[in-house]
Amino acid sequence: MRLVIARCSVDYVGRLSAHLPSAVRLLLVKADGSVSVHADDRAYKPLNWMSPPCTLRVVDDAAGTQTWHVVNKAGEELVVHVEEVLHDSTHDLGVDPGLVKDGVEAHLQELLAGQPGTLGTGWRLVRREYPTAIGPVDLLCRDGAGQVVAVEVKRRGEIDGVEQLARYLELLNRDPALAPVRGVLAAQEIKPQARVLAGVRGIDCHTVDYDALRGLDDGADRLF
Amino acid sequence: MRLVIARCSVDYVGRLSAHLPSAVRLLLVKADGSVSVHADDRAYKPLNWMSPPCTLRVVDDAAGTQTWHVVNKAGEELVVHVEEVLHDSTHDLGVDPGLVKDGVEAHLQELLAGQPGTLGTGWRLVRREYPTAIGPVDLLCRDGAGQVVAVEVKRRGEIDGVEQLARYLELLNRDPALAPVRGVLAAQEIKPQARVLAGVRGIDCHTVDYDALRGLDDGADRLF
DNA sequence: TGATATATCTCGAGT
DNA sequence: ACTCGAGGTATATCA
Repeated sequence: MRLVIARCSVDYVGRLSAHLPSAVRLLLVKADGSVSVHADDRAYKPLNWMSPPCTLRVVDDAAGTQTWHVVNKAGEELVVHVEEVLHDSTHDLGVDPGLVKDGVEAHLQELLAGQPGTLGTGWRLVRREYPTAIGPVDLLCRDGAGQVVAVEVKRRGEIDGVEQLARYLELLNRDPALAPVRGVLAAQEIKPQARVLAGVRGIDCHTVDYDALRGLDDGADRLF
Repeated sequence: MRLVIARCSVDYVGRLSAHLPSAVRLLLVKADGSVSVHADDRAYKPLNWMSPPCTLRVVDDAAGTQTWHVVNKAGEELVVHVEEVLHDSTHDLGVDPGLVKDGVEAHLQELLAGQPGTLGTGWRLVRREYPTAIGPVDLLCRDGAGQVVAVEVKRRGEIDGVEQLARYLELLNRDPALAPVRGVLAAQEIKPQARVLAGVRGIDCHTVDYDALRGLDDGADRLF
């Protein structure tokens, strides 16, 4: 990993065109070949960048300045005009062991599939990822009365999730073997707007306590 | 901007939980308060981070190591156990003049507004950003036969764009001065799923060549 | 390889 | 403060 602090101007031509006037910035060159140009704000997102795989070619200009040409296979190009170098250091980091995550939608779906009873008394799981023409329904269940229920699982329930579930229900209710099918949006947090739209569409909302669900699970530590 | 190369382990607890075992990484502390933990790969995305606004508190441990606690208002926390510092430098970058972009959706809409004939023979523009109760329609046109057409402009046509346009059409068709109104999704690229749903909703799809459109334009350089 | 859904999405504009 | 839409979204998964 190479860290360069330099006064530079930048041009990108590829999926769009972009230009950065001259200023002092961080140029971050990683071992995977990527180059990113950071200002002192915008959180972790660079002003401009080139993703790997790509190649960096450095051209020394007459005035003692440099121009970096970073290109990828698709013909996209990032050009950095380096006017003044204020810092330049290289560091050997080695291969990173990588990140372990817990609490994403896949885990929530997994836990609900194992504990359909938390959605309602007597609920049973018919299938996870039940296929339809426009995509898979997260969970297909039967409630205590034996009626089919399509469950859309989200970490955060928003308007898109309601629309998505409504489209599934439209299709599923055309199948006489399943109809009538009702819908449930299950999420850790459900936005007010999503609740309103769900009400209009006849969809029930169910908030889920991830930690409690995990506690009901077999108790094995899943992460550490 | 502060650049630290250090052997460290990291834990994040917030919207999800995540853990990074000990390894040498870049710790990037920006003037906006953000902290990001970078490995030597994964392009510009850090392994772990805390977005601003947040506060960094450094605690010196007994063994001569440090623990960084980064917290935000929502109670999310990033904890970095710094075991060994290999590099530590701070740089004053100043405020960045910012990025100039060209080729985004707004430009596509602008170009189509100037060349409605590319959507169909004899098409005329009625209005850009035609207002409705649920938001503005990108372009309202009349086709060669004088029928009103609502055009939704996207760089990439996906299922959301179709739904959005369908909602507009439902409203516009209630206005006897306009009805019957048909819909066109105009995009540089239209996903298969979006085409299917558009068919169901009676909406036409039209792919647009941005570069060709720009060539038809008056030829003035728009950016530099 | 292409299509689809997720993301600690991020970021900016508008209300 | 919140919502909504766009993004060079990027990234993982699945066909």
